[in-house]
Formats: sequence, structure tokens, C-alpha cells
Amino acid sequence: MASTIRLAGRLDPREGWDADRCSVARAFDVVHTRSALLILREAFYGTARFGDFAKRVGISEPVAAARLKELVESGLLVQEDYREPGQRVRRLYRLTQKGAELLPVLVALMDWGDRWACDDGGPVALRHQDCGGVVHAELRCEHGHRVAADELELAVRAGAAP
Amino acid sequence: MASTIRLAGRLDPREGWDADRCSVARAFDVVHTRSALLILREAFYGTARFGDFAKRVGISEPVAAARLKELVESGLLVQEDYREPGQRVRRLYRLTQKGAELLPVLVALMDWGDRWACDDGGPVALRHQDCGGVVHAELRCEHGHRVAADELELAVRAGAAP
DNA sequence: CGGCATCCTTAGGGATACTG
DNA sequence: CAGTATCCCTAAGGATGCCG
Repeated sequence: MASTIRLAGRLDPREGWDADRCSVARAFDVVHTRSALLILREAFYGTARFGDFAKRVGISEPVAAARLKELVESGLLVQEDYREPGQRVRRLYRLTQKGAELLPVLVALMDWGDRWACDDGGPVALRHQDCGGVVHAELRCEHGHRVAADELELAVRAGAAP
Repeated sequence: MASTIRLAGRLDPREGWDADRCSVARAFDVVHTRSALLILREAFYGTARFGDFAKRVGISEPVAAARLKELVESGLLVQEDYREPGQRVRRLYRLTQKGAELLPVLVALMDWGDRWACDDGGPVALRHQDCGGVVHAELRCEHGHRVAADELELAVRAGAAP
């Protein structure tokens, strides 16, 4: 059946597999909750202030406070105090490099949701500023080849032996 | 500061934004838990049987049963009863097309975890079978251009007005 | 082997009210 | 505006035990 795939690979890396070392699990543990994910989405959209996060994500202030604190502690966001001349101090939350590199995760989720969880293709689209083309997250090898799921091979990295 | 980015775009799509229509949120709601994500990871690695999921993901049987049932109900996995001649019936869980298309999400998470949550670059690597090149999830527009975060533009889709 | 039933603990998240 | 303090509910997930 074409609807099921599996990663190719001669050796079975799952023997002696240490679940705690899995990068997928570790990445999930950092993001960790729905509210944190949506706060990151808003940060990508340019949101920077406490109240805007709570309002736009649709969560209560206590939850927003807890998630923002965790995200700062994890190094995904930085809090900056910022004062324009003659204005009161504003507190801004902004993405760090570490946080910004989660963008492909967000885009991949958006792609999937647009395709499988929306009637209409989703409320927003990402476009390439230069050419206007719609942007997606896709699998490419380091030589630039587009890689289909059945062309993947799973390899255990050196030093990752059981 | 180079470590913060924001999506370009002249109009602000967040006014009138309906949080429930967000594809990122909807996709997260389908996957929904850590254990479901790791079950999907195992499905990509070729795991198909109940006990293997529980053991390799590192979760209890009740949790595995609950997640597998949810994933089947969501249409990400199918359960097949399968009998080799002379053997007892085996039950297999396999990815559907809908589930298989979550692969870029998993790869993007793995990429991020390898880079930011592991000392050693992560336990496994994905390679392109044909050329051996390491595979990553990256942002490309429909014309094949590689798209950096600051080249993105957010556009409200037709019919997505407030 | 492939589950389900039960009990338990912890954490995510909403509501409300209050402070600097 | 940017939070904090309480209280409460629900769900994720482990442990144990049973069943076809």
C-alpha cells in the first residue's frame, strides 16, 4: 500500500536505542505544550508584548506568564526592557537564534494542518518575498536533492552505539 | 540583533485573527501529546506492533493503547490484522498517507534537537539513499528557491477575512 | 502477545481577583 | 500595561493487575 512508508536501512538502530537521546523527544520537551507552540507562532508573526501574546494565542495571563518564563529560561525567547524617549518602559519578548530555528517545525505543522485539518487550505500562506512563490517545509539532502519518504535511510551516528 | 526575525508583510493578519482556524494549532491538536509524537516516530522507523511501540517509546501499555486508538481514530494510523500461513494473527499499525505526511514535522524537530538539545549531534542521521547526503527539513518556495526566515511574507488567504 | 480496568500523581490551563 | 496569587478542573502518564 502506497499510504504506508518506512525508512530504509540495513541495520536496525532500535536495538539498544535510548529513548532519552532522541532528538525528536528532546525538541518536543523544550516546546512541550500547545500554548508554548502558539506563543512561538506569534513571536514569528511579530508579537512581542505580554498582553498581545495572551490575547492572540487565546490563553489566560497566568498561562502566558508561565509559558513565557519557561521559554526565556529555555533560551528560545529573550526579554528586553526597552524605552522610547518620553515613553514608559516596554517589555518585549523576542526570538533568539535558538528559537528562530524552530521555524521549519512551525511551517511543517502549518503545511500539514492546511492540507489535512482545514476545509479551505488554511487562513494564511507563506510566500517568498523575492518571487511570490508559496513556501513549504520540504526534505532536501545536503546536495540539494528533493528527498521522498521512501528514499530515506536511517543511520546510527558514530558514538551512538548501545 | 540578528537573532530575532519576524515575518515580513504589509498588512497585519492578526487583526480579526481566529485562533481556532490556525493550522499550526490544528496540527498540534491532532498529534497532541508527547507519546503520540514518539509513536509516530516509531511508525516511521518501521515499528508496527503494540508491544514494540510501548517498549521502544518507553511508555506503559495503557498509554500506548490510548494513543494508538486516538491515532487510528484521527486517521494517522490504520490497524491491520495480518496472518502468515500457519502463524497466529498479528495486529499491525501502519501509517496512512495522512500520517506519513507528518514526516517533515518529525524531521524538523529532529534537526532542531540535534542542533540545540544534544551534545553530539544526535543519535541518528537521515541520509538520501541515492547519494548518501544528510537530509534536513528546509524552507523552499514552489519555484525551488531556498527561503531564509527574513525572506518570508505572510499573506491572508482569500476567504479568510475577519 | 495484545490489550483493558483501576488507581494514583502531576501538570496544563481557565477564571477571578489583585498589585506595581 | 505587565504581570502575580488562588482555586479548580481535566488530562497525560506511570504502576499494577487481569483477561482473551
